Amino acid sequence: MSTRAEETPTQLSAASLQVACAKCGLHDVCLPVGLNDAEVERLDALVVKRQPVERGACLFRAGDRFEALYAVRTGFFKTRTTCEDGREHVTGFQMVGELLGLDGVGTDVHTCDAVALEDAQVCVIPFEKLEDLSREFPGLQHQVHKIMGREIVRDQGVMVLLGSMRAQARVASFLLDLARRLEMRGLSSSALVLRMTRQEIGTFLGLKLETVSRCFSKLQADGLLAVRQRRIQILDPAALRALLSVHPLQAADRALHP
Amino acid sequence: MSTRAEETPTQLSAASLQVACAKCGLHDVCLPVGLNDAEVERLDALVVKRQPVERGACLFRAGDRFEALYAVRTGFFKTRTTCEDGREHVTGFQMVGELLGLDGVGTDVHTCDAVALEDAQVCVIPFEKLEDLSREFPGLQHQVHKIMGREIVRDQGVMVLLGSMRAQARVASFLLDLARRLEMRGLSSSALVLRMTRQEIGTFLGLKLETVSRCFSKLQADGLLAVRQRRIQILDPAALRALLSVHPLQAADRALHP
DNA sequence: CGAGTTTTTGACGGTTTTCAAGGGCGGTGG
DNA sequence: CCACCGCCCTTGAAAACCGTCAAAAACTCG
Repeated sequence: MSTRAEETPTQLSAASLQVACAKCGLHDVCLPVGLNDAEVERLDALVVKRQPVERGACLFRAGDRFEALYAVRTGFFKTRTTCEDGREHVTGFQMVGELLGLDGVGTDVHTCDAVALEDAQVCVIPFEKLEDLSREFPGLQHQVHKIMGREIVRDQGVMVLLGSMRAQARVASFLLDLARRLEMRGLSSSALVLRMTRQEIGTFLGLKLETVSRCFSKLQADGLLAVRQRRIQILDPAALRALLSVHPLQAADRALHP
Repeated sequence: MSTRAEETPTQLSAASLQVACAKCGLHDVCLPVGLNDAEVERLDALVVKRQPVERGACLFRAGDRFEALYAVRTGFFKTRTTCEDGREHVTGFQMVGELLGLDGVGTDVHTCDAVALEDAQVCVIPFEKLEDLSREFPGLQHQVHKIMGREIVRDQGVMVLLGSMRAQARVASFLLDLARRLEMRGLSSSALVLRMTRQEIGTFLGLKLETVSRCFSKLQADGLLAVRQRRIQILDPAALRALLSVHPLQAADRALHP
């Protein structure tokens, strides 16, 4: 496992796969959102290559030179940073239509690994060419900025989660986020099939895998979820949402008289 | 407190303050890094306004329309998000030469408050004009991308801190980060004067203020710091750094035989 | 079908939070 | 100038939460 994607000659014809943002089903959730036809056409000229990534393989690794962004076309990824000492921390999960690689923009070097959690396919977007094109098209330029800006906001949301929520609220938040993203893609927002292990969820949420498992069990016992291994059904989304604002951590009162 | 900056008519002549990135002492740590003379000159034409912000006032607030980035010229800020229920979570501290406002790029609306922790002054950089100019100058465009990219990497570093470090390691990391940033500005990296309260450090690090205080006391008792209220002296930076890789959390072994 | 991984569950211990009280510092007003 | 007051910081003790260790069950893949 963890063989580099480029090293797996599974589909030598990868580069010849036809790409066309204009006709792609992800048109509404991917990079071209909000672009006009002329702009999408130019973007198509730029995104000439699709690349398959086997389950368990890395699309890129920390330390790799940054050259392109990748749009997930099929499959599911995690990004992780490996600390000097071998610990792994998952910084995010990316599904169909989401972008990978923004971590490399700042320093021209990737700072995390992108690992496929199932067989996947990505569209390769050479970043220099994207910069060139976005100087021509204000709409594309704005879209690039928006995508980076949304990533910043997303990261700050995770910071709040990690910094101020209890285990159960973190798990609830994680599931609701996943459900929301699936719904945006027209998929079921109540019947989830997790693509990642408890361990991976745990290092993403700043919890141990046992704690994640216990939270699932507790939420099931309370009737909010039906859990069968990686198949999770959200039975009571409203109650899950209510858990988010329960914060044994950080009391906000005491503004009234001492 | 918390009066909006624009509402404080302390210095009506604010807009008339001369701005010149070319001659600014922050030239080496601020937005113009790496730009050539012509580019800096054009940037000067864009950054026409400085704005004072009183201690305790908000430069912008969550919900405000996003229109500009702000470069801290003097003073010290925190950015915070206030959850629906009134809890506050600090997402970062910004010092001289650092940018504020990137949180608004994604949605055209600010998602956090920027509060001055001491009397401050910022350079206002209208974002639309910055976009216009960066279409002309690839160097500036690249710089804008790099700044956003670095923010993403920084946020992911905070995620790792919050998700996998113990209280003491978080505090050590916080101090070392502060020291590093001061050093980059030619200031002492060993004698720090904190501009924020223990409470604010706590909500940034995902800890209670008492825990932060206890960590300071412990680090002082161990001879790594000298703590006198907000005056903190780093006595043993190497030992502080060593604390970062101590992780009672997340055992990395077990790769060897079961 | 069997080996290995993943998940669940239990008991225990450690870290951090919670609750509470006291002290220091700076600002305001007498 | 000094006293008072509010805010910030420190410290202690008890409790809650989560991590650690361990074992067994369930699932997956070869």
